[in-house]
Amino acid sequence: METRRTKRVTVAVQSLEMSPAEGPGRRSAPKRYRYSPEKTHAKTQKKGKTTTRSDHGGLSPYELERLENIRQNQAFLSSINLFQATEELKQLTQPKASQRRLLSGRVKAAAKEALPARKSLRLQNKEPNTLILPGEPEGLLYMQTSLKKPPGPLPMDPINMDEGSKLPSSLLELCSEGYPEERKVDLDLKDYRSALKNMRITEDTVAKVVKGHIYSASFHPCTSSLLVAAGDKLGNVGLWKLGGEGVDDGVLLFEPHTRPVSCMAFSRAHPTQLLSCSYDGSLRCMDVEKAVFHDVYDIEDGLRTFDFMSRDCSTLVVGNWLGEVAIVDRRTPGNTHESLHSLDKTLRCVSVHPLQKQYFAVAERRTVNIYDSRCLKNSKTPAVSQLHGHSLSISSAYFSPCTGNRLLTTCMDEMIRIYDTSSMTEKSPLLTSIRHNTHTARPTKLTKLSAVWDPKREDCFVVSSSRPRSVQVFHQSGQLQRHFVDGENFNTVLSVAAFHPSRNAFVGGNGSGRLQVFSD
DNA sequence: ACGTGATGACTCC
DNA sequence: TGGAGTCCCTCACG
Repeated sequence: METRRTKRVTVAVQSLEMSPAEGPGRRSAPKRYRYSPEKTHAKTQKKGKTTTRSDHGGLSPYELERLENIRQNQAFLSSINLFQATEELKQLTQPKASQRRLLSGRVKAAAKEALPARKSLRLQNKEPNTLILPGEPEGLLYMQTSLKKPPGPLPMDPINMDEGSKLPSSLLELCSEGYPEERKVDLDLKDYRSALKNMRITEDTVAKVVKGHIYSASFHPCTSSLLVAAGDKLGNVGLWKLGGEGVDDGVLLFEPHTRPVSCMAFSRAHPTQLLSCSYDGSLRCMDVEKAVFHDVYDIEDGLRTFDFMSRDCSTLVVGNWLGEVAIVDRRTPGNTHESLHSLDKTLRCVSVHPLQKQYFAVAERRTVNIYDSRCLKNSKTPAVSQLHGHSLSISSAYFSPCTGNRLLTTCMDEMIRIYDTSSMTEKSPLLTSIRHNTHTARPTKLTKLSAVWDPKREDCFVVSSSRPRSVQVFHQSGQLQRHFVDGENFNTVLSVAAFHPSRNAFVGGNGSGRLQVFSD
């Protein structure tokens, strides 16, 4: 918790150094450099680099002005006691330099283990605490208090409609349509290919659904219309009924989180519910029936991924930034039970076995570990099975949707792999490797690309690529089934992709809040 | 002015 | 060191 506080403060200090009027300045592109007296300070203060020339020993008018600017900046910063405040904070929160080196390896692990089990303040029925810097400007205070939505249920008020607007009644009707009782037998692969071939993207199947970059997207199981949800970088969740009318062509925009919505999924048992987790540390459940976002789980650190652990979707496994998984039981409303288990901090993705729900796979660093949730320990839980062969970090790992006999991974070593997890032996064998450019443009701006199964089948998956811009559907053998290429209505990188659970449709989300649906 | 969309930059080990 | 891992932050273009 201490480190987190430090981090927040550091961020605040950084932004203050750059503001108020100058802006951060350009970091490169000297050929476009123009001398502009108002905009010089930050530019020349960039760490370790300077544009100053000292060939002649004396100072040029430009350099003199720069020094004057630095002096003025420092005077401003001193006037608000910032230096003093940061020094005090450093002493409070950081170990001395001589101690810092010790906090590594075993010592660090021991220090971590010695910490009491973390539990959110909400679950402890305590008020959230906020750290306030002495003499802190209001803007910074706002930054800190706005980091999280208040605990408890949030009303489902669309922020793109007039205040007090009710949800359209058609939404509840549509959301009540659940998954089909019986799953159809898999189509013959040839028929599947021709179904894919009929899938098109048109002007009507593209819409801006959220404002920020899309981090997660999911199809609602209904079939009478297509309904898609998307979560963005700003913590907003958008619902889009294709062909919808009214404000924004059937888009409803909500604000259940304040930071990127890292993962979302409709409940299979209660299709009126959409669960979403966020880097802001909260996991909420949108309930269309009650028109609220329930507060399911909430910790200080960011939540990265989750999956349902029970058929009724009441138990979840949730992975956070610290590499912990929490088993969250929401059967008793308002009294969520959680248990935390430390795994590797590089934890990226969790996936529950579709049939044997006690098993879940975790992408950790360069290995996928499959654990038994009944045998979890606080740390160093032994894996039931391991998947080896990745040479860089793994960005996603998913059990095949029907039997769980296969596991699909996407790795930064530019390979997609399929493992055989049918026997769940100590080491699950690798079946197929497919070379694929899994790198996106700057991952700060776009999320990493991941291969995801088509939930209608046991053996096919979709993955998008940024260069060339395309979306591909593969069979687990590595055989390409469909290649959607850059063309009319589709010319962006779809960093997030998801198939419809029963219809021939899939959706891609791009870096500017736009959803693109391919359907027949 | 504003929406759009993308192959850095930084730190850590 | 330099490659791997990580995302707090942007900005040129039409």
